[in-house]
Amino acid sequence: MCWLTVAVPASGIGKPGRDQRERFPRLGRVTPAALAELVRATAVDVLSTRGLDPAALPAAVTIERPRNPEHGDYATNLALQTAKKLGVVPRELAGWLAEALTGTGAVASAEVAGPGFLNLRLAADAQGAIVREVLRQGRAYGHGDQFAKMKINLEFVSANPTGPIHLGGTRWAAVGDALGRILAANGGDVTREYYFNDAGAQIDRFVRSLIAAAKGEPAPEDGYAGAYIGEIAAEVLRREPSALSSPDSHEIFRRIGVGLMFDEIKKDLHEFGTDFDVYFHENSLHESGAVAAAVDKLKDSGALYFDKGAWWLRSTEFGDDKDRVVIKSDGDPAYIAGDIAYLVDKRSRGFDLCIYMLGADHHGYIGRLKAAAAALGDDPAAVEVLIGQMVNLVSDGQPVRMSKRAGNVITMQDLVEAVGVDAARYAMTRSSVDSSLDIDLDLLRKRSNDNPVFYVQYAHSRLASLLRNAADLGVEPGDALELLDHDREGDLIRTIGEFPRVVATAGELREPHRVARYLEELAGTYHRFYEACRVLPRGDEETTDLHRARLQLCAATRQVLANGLALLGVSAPERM
RNA sequence: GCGCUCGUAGCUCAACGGAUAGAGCAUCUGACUACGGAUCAGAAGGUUGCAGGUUCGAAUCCUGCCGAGCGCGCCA
Repeated sequence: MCWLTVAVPASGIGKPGRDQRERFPRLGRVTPAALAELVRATAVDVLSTRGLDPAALPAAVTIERPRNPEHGDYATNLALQTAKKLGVVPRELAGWLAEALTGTGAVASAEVAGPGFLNLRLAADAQGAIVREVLRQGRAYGHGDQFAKMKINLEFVSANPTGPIHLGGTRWAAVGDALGRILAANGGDVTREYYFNDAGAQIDRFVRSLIAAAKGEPAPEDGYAGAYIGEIAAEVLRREPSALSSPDSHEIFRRIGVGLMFDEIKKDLHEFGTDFDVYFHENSLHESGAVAAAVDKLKDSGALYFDKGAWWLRSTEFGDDKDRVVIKSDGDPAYIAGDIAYLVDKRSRGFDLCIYMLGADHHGYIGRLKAAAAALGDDPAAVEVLIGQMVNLVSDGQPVRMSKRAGNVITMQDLVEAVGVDAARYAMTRSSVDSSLDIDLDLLRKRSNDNPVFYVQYAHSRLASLLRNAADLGVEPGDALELLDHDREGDLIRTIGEFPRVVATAGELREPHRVARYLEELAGTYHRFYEACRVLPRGDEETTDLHRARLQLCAATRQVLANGLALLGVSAPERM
């Protein structure tokens, strides 16, 4: 099902009617957005003429691509949405609109259907404009400006530096990176950020685990036991042979060991195609005094109170379900203290919107972070927390329990080795983060064709091949797009026409999976077109304008597939 | 007990409140001496967990129940 919604600013409505032929000439741009504008302008005109209030119209006119081809090229439910407010019968209102729209601009026919849907059909020549638009804009096709001038901080992964990135972190690496690309494509000034929790007790556990491994002892009770611990411990000893005997033993292992772990994580992420603009170290907030400063500010404002030896944040006053300890009774800052200072830091760097992508096991943070923002006198709306559900490892249909301590964790590296970066990223980004995700490594390893990424990539490489063949034959793309009146051609044109709205919606709802699903649909639409419509002249057949027009459509399709895959950080291969 | 998320085809998952709930995989039947068969056409497969409610219209929104995952620390 395809759809799009276009909001038309009130100032842009103007006086419709008479001017429509000039504003939407027969060969004008009949992109879906333009069509929505036309419908809205026409509706305003119709209502005014009949003495009805145009204010009853929704701010956004929805134009859908009906699933059923009998329902036209496009359809709108405008009459259904508006009729009640106006006190008229939906079908009657739809009839007025149909009458006004028919023959206007590029609308070849408009008919009322069902309870009051308006089904529209466009002239083939008008739709060709979409193809030209794609080729004109090239790599920028699909980009929008809804986040223009907005500085967005996107924090994701932020896995503890006590071990390699596991499956859960891999999901955020893929989804977060794709979201970053999508927000940027919508005009956002995006900074990707990774927060290293390198302060506190867990680092101590990590370091003690390293030291135990270096001594050949078993991991501490509360430590980490993966093979990587032994490897890092060995590397520390190689760089600093006296590490174990030194009085600064713990500090040496911490400094070198944590550094090695950071490097490993960054390397894995880089190879996964996810690079961050900022790797932020929690430790720096403590060392710089930022934490102390933030706490003082909260004390001054009365947002903190002292009880039972600790300092508490009145977070319940800001919607949290309980107050939180910020400074523990032993004088050490609690974890949230770092978060508060970090938020202050982000905002001081000028970010209008701070997005946090967190796993479901951290969903309790939403209230805390928002409360922290409010307590700081900041706008909680500047803090947006996206919660993603967990990734489960499945084997033979049975869930496998992963435990970092036991060391049987499946890492990002394991997944990439099994299926490759493209398949791994795609598997992670094609489903909504609201659903938990099951990964069956054996299944992926055995039949990697299960992954629809190959379906999409195949469509792209098939197109690339076609374009190569065309070049060899000396066939040039041509502009006689009005010749593209085959059903499969129309389907393909309309599908590539939807791409900008898909990108906009994916950004608006922070849902990268919409791009992936769209690409699967586009690939399928292309394959069906290809099956039905011969593109290149065969044998010694003469090259016609139809061949050239189809080639142009193919070039546009390839562009859209490439643009979409780029938003997901998945390669668009020329050959497979 | 409270909170968040989910429950859709055999499996993995889609579906801004719209028309006959869709893909892929798996199963079955077909299609090139032609542009890449990693493709296409077709079949089969559903009480969208259950029960109410709102609406012209509900997988979607509301209420209750059932089931699953995850939270509910002066851990990080």
